[in-house]
Amino acid sequence: MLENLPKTYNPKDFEDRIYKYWNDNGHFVAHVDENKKPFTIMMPPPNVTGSLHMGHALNNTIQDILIRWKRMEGYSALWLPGTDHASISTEARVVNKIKSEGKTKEELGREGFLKEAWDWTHKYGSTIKNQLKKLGVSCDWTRDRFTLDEGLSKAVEEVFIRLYEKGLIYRGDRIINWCPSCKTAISDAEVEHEDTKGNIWHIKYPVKDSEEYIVIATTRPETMLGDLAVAVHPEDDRYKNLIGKTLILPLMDREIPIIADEYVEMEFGTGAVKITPSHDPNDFEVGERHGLGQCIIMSEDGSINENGGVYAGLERYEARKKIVEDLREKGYLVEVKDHDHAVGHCERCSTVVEPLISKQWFVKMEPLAKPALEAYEKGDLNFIPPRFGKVYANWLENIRDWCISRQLWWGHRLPVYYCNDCDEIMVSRTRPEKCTKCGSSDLYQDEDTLDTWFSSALWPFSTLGWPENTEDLQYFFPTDVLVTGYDIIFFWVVRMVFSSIEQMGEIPFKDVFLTGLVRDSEGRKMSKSLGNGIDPLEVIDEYGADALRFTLVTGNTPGNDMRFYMERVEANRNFANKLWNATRFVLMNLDEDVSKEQVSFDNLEEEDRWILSKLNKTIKEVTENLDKYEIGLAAGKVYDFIWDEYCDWYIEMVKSRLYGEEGLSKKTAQKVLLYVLKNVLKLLHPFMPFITEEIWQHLPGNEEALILSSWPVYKEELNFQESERAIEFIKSGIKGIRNARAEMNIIPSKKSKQIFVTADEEIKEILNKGKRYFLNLASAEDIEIRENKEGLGDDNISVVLDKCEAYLPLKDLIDIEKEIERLEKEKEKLEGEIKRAAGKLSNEGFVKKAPEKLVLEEQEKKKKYEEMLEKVLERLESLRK
RNA sequence: GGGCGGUUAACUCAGCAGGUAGAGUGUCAUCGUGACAUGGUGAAAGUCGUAGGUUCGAGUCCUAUACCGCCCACCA
Repeated sequence: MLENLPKTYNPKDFEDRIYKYWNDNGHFVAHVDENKKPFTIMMPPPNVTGSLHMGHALNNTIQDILIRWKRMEGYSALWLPGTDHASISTEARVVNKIKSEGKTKEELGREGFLKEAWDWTHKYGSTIKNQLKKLGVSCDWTRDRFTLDEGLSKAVEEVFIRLYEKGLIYRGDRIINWCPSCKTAISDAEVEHEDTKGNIWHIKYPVKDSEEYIVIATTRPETMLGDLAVAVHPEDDRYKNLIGKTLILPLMDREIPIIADEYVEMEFGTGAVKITPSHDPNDFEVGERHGLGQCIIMSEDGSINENGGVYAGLERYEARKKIVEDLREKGYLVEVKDHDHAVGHCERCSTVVEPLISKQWFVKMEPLAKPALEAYEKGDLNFIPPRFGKVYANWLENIRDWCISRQLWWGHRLPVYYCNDCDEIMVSRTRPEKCTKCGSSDLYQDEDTLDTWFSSALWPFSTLGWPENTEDLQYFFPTDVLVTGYDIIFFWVVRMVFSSIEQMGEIPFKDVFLTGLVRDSEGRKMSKSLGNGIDPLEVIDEYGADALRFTLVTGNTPGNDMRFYMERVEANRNFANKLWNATRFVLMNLDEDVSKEQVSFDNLEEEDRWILSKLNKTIKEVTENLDKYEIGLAAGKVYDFIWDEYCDWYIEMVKSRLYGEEGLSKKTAQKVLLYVLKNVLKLLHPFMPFITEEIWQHLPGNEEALILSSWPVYKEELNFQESERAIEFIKSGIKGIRNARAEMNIIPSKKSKQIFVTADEEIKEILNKGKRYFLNLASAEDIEIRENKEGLGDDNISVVLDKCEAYLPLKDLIDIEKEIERLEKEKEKLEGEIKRAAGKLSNEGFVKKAPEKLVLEEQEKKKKYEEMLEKVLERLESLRK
């Protein structure tokens, strides 16, 4: 057995092998099982052509922890993986690829381009999945889904049609955000506003047939080419007399009216606003109110179109420059001021977006948002941490219609057909033979595809087979928890909730666990452009997946960003090594027969009861923490138990029995050692699945895989309060002695006789039982217990404990001066404690109002410290004589 | 213009039912002992951003305030 475990933990030796073992044996596969309760998590699908970054590593680790834990708790646990076609970003990559080959999208045509895109998808589509496997994700690969799969595409089509038929999807001319680089419309959520230092230009618009003029202010002077009016506030005395008159639009020589509209803020700028209905959402509304019509002056690449007069063909910023120059030259430019404002950028490519009017498809949001909001307000939808609920609600309260059509080819094509003869619109599951209105067979399908998020919004049920009423859907839906980053609440979480309510009649998950961002060690966002990203795979390669996983979930709270430090990964790798070697120790000292027998809890010694009791408590607390999604706390408790209690104390305490003579005590020690180790492996397994499984397989008596074993439960019969008290007393005694010796610079190999002086019967018994602990752990060569200290000379170290005093006669090694110094320090410390306790107790309010238990505790402490101080003083006195 | 988070040991962070402040790393001292030097043992190190308040008692609750950061928002 032993020869199978190398001396040093080396994760590379087994991580891949263990993963294959689980996967090949179908341990990740979830089954519809009416005898079990389902527990379901849908993996947020990463981009199909993406690669693993720390954000993925973090949220997939969390999901894996939850799913492994629930699986062990006996649930039929489904973690469904998949990938997203990521329309814009994948299309952009493919465009780049073919560009490097000297081709364009248009040249290839739709079909040719899609073939390229599929090739690309097939080439890179498995990359991220293989990377996830390195992390140890225990998801059910037999249920792997892709948003462009036939089934999911069918779901998309179905939802589109249902919403259309309900009047919740419509087509219309509206102001949308246009990305001139991606050449598509994007939704509001896909626009990032960035504060930018810019200018505001004040421009004169002369009144027709008059010397008068109006000065307007604008931050986008090029849009003046499309101006169709100038608006002032109806109550504005400065301009009242001009309302209804006509202006001559500079440079264009177009006549435009002066209109009155309450939208105008009198105080801002000059109080007069140019109205460009085709290129500004507010102006659009004003235009509608006043019947101004439209004048589009920009083409899809962001250049000025044929409506822009002499500026036609100029790129938008070129045009701006030229227009400002011309205005200045012709005396229309009044002044240019600095002006900071938020400029919208395309979330994908960072190009400044242009608001412009366009015929697009929209989802009417109000009716869908309402129940989604109610679900939260009723408390059915729970956010971790809760503060994000407000973010969610706030977005829904101010929601606007969702532009879902994209001028892209990679994605779900709209199931919409038009008649070339009568312009009839037909929304249909299959291509209609004839126009339903005029009977013409000259039909064509809409060229556009849907927003990527339209399909991911259906993820919680489309992946389970919806619209078919599958067994999986019935059993696993709704899911239990969604784990994702707080940055996609709007894009995804909100949309899943309302889609699910609309199609399934219930919310898709009860809990939303939001992770923060993983930043670099200087707190910067990891990004490709900065080149500061840390590749999870490199970390795994160097330290192992378990160390990485542990690092990501400890010392970190939900929703808070974290900094990534390699030193922490190393520390966690060391922890794994610690466990590895503790296991080696156990195996080295295990008799063949012991492992075969059932653990019996008879014949336990004090430290056995103590460690079992501690384990029991840890099981309880860790489970409670996990129940509350306190993953970091749970992991921390397992860590502390393994290192501090099991390794540092229990193993050390038990050594004398293991090395001692054959017998019941030795056997029991082995049994408890093994029992605790097995339980600890279970507790740690969700967090560090590889090392725990690997060790588990080396332990005797384990028939099934750890991944399938049962989660430990708290057992009242293993709660040993008395033993805990006794061992804790002994621990504090050992610590006291070690401490005193270290302060006196006595090297551990120098052993001393230890004499305990106590009159307390209980302590005497504990000490008597605990002799061997002192012998082994406190450099003692012999122990004597006395009722008084008569005859004990001054050449001793005195360690004052609760109700007991330890003397270490070390003859030549004791420096009296130093011992006095040490005791003086001890004295000060005790005096401080007494003062604090006395202060509390002399506070009338405390004695009267604090819980009785606390008051009693405080009194006991005071008494204890006073007794200890008394002994220290006695000792000092005798040394000074 | 709204909303939110952070501010705790040299560094990074825990501390979620208010009751004498914790971890990892780093630092100092010490130890090649038969699980582990990816280790053991011991130590030093914090007026818990600031100012008020509630309370017998506040890192923890309330109110202000400062700095750092994030999100939302159609003032041209």
